[in-house]
Amino acid sequence: MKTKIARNLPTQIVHDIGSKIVHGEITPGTILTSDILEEKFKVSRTVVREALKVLQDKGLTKARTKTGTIVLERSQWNLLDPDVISWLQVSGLSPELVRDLEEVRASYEPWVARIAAKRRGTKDVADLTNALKKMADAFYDQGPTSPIIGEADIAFHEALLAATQNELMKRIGKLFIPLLKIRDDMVRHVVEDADFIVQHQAVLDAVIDEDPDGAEIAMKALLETAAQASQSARKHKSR
Amino acid sequence: MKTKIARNLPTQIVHDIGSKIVHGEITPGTILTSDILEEKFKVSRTVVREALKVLQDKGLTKARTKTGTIVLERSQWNLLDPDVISWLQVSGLSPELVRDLEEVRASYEPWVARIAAKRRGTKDVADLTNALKKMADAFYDQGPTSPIIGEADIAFHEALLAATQNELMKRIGKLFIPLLKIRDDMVRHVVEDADFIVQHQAVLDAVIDEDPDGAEIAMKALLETAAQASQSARKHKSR
DNA sequence: ACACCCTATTCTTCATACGAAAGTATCTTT
DNA sequence: AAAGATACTTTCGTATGAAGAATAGGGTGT
Repeated sequence: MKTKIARNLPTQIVHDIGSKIVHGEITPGTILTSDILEEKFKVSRTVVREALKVLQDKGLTKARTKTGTIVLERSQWNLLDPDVISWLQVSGLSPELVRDLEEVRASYEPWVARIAAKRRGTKDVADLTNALKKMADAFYDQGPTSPIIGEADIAFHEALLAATQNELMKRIGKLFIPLLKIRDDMVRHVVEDADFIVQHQAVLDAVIDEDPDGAEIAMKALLETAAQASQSARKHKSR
Repeated sequence: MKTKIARNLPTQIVHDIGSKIVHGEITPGTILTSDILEEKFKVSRTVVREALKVLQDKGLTKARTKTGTIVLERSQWNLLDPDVISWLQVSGLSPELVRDLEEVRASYEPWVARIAAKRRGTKDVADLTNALKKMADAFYDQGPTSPIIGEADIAFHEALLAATQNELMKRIGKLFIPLLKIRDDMVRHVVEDADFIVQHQAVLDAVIDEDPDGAEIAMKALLETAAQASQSARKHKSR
């Protein structure tokens, strides 16, 4: 697979600078002048300007005359922006943001499961089943530390979102993916039994049965287990 | 109040074109060439390009050589973008989007109330109280059709969001504002008693008491009443 | 010490030019 | 005449030089 030749310099630069800001490589307060960026990326003002314009729209930077464009505080960032979200990694997730995400997710995900159960099509069931199978196979073949489990977990949740047939719900649901990644990272070394798999199965069963109440309850249980695991992982780590 | 002299042509143009697209004045499939826009807005190519770049980032348009930049389908729009959301008005809300919004909101808002009750500060209580007072005054002085009620309703919900101290929750919550506007518009002619006020008061009381369960329940009740009212308003209208 | 003005710097906008990509029309071949 | 190759044309993409606007920071005068 070719890396898709970038026919769009500004987009490239947006990603380069944007991800560095979100990852913390470029800290808030840093000044980025057009001249320096032109030099650094070997492109024209036009390109740099367009890139900066987009970054401003995402709330990452702000241009001011005589000073340059300054990298803004995290609180100014547009957390709902798909790019910003995709750039968020373990390193980019502050404790506050993790708390915020978990807080929203605790109520959101069960509701997703409910709607999914109410409206899922046959393709959705197939996608969910595949994701879970992948997860289970990895777990039993390679053990609980397999990175495949995390991938499959994300695939499962995305399939669940798709099953809701609700465009808005899908987009909001995608906001939690970085959280899934970090959680997976922390939890992996704590989970020792197959609860994880069993509870996903329970959600899937309820969705297959078109049982909204069941799906909601199963998802709540799943989240609770995950929360406990990540909590104990945190203790483990901070000790 | 000065209208804040627009020192940013691209931003102006983004708003002009963007809102027209979202409102349906410019329909998907329409071709916008740079030349025509330069002509129309009397600005240089640079400015037009920067504006188009931002619009593309919001998923509203897509540039293609030899054709021009084409306005995309509604399904491509980034519904989480603050600008796109703010441009959504009654006219811009398709039935599907209303359904999607209502579906998410039904689970979201009670949770917001819960977190708000758990974490509200004194300023939040003051803001909420003010909003409710404004709402009640308008209701009793000017009757249930006063437009002030809608404004105060939005202020109330924003204050509730602020009380959660959760940046992400605030941003997601703002997505529902267009929904509040349209609902207010429909409901206003149906509500005849003070349920609306009383139920808001119930939410406020629970928040003041720092009673998460109570706040969640009160909000659920409020949403239910509103849903019924808007349903009967819809019947009323379609008849 | 304070207020005021000046200047240098950086963003903002304009005008122009050339290159790249992709439809469209024309031409060649069979 | 039909199919395919070629040349043309249009529009986006990028580069560059120049002028305008805003302002931080220094210089000047009282």
